[in-house]
Amino acid sequence: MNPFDAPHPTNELKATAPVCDRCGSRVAGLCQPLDIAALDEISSESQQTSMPAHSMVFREGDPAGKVFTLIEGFAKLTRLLPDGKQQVVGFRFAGDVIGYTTLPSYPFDAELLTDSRLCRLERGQLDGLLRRYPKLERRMLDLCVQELTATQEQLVTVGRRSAEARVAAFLLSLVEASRRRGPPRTVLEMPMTRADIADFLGLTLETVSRSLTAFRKRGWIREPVHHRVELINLPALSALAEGTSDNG
Amino acid sequence: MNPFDAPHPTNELKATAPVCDRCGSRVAGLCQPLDIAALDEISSESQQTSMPAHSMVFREGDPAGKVFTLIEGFAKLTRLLPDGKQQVVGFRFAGDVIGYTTLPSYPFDAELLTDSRLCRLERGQLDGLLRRYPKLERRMLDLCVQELTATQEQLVTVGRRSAEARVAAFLLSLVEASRRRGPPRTVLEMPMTRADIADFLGLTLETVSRSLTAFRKRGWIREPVHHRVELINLPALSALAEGTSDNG
DNA sequence: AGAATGCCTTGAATCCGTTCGACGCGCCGC
DNA sequence: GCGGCGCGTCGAACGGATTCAAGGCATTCT
Repeated sequence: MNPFDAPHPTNELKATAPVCDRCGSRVAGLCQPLDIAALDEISSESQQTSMPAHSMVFREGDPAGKVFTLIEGFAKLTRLLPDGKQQVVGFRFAGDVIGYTTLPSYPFDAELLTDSRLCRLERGQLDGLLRRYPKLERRMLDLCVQELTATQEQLVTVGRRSAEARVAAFLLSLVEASRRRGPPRTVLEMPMTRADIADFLGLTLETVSRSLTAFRKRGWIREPVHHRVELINLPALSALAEGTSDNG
Repeated sequence: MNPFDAPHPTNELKATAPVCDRCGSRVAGLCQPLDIAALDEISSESQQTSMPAHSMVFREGDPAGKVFTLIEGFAKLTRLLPDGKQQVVGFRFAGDVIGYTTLPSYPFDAELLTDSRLCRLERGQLDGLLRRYPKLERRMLDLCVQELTATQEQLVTVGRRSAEARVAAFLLSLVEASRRRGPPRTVLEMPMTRADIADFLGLTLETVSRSLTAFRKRGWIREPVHHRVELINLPALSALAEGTSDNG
């Protein structure tokens, strides 16, 4: 039914919603509280698609008719200002829901940063599922509250912290996001460009670049390869992000 | 049962949830989709209280055991940084819900800006109501999505707009909030201090003061009395907030 | 009434982040 | 191999917002 659910020739689990078996959404996302029966139903109503980097999942103002879960990959959510500047309102990682809103149209663009796999569901179908599985609606609300709290946190970062403190906070949020998805790692995927990070933090890309260079020179981080960071001195980054200038 | 529901000696409606009859929550808030029976139940489980200006409804970190609806008055929600600076993450107006979260503790302070009246409900009671009235849970989700969208909007304002554009956007958001509560007015309540506004917009109180003075000198606004603004030239304010520097 | 306090306004100097310009590097297509 | 392009880095100059400081105006307290 779909090209992704059987990478191993000997997949013995295909009787129980095989599509969902290794989806991040079961760990941290929408589908976490569902039993096998519900997963079966969801997987039969949803469609998996795969899209290349830089493609738009949807645009601000499009009728909000579909809901997505990011199975694999990275995405950014952006709002455009009339003068052309953009604000990144959030990044999304494997397992995260993208595009759920009660509004008639999406309030932001969603663009993939990497080649990705998505689980797509019609809004009407999701609403039906929400009605049939109260746990799902509750989960939806939980995720919304989580996201709201994260956005308020971001508001604090953008509103009150210095440039370097913002970049440090961003790196720490990457750690947090990675922890949500699996065991803690010191080397993290960071597929966003300096410009993306700048648009997230309310800075220019030059300032982001300078901050990261400064961290590198202080030995706090390393960038072994493009789009990957190693956080060496987490306490220092935390202290900087918190505004606690006295080093510990 | 409570001192507020019968200001007129001749109240003939007291048989049908009299407490809720004139509450803003029925117009724009949580209780909007409820019928008389549900309102009766809610009003019997909730308690009305009245609190003076500058009192704290709850503090960041307090166990999130209660949910409030602001019946009358104004409140600000703030997060504190380790270095003492504060970020106002939002203002709340009559009819708005305050303090609903699925987290174990409140993620921000809630402080009243004016003498206010509040409707208080135990979190457990609300959860019970949510189970009995699916419409209510749906409404909760709607409100959360609305708030998330507003917070993202605020992120754009703080992240990408100039000081004067932020202040203009703030004034326009006051108009929006007042429109939610009733017929459009040109003279608006603005009970927050310059410092509050600054902490909301990621500016200093001096910059806010200078911006408002500039607007006044251009004839765009008037401040007939303390804590009240009249918006005279809405198009100019909108243009400035949008970053459209070419005046129309 | 007079003093004290909180909030707002205004000015001058400073500073942090931006702007503008240039260059290096890796990747891709030709 | 070469040129073009996207992305990242770096330096110098600029500018908008902050910081620091002073003073005004209400309201409250004594």
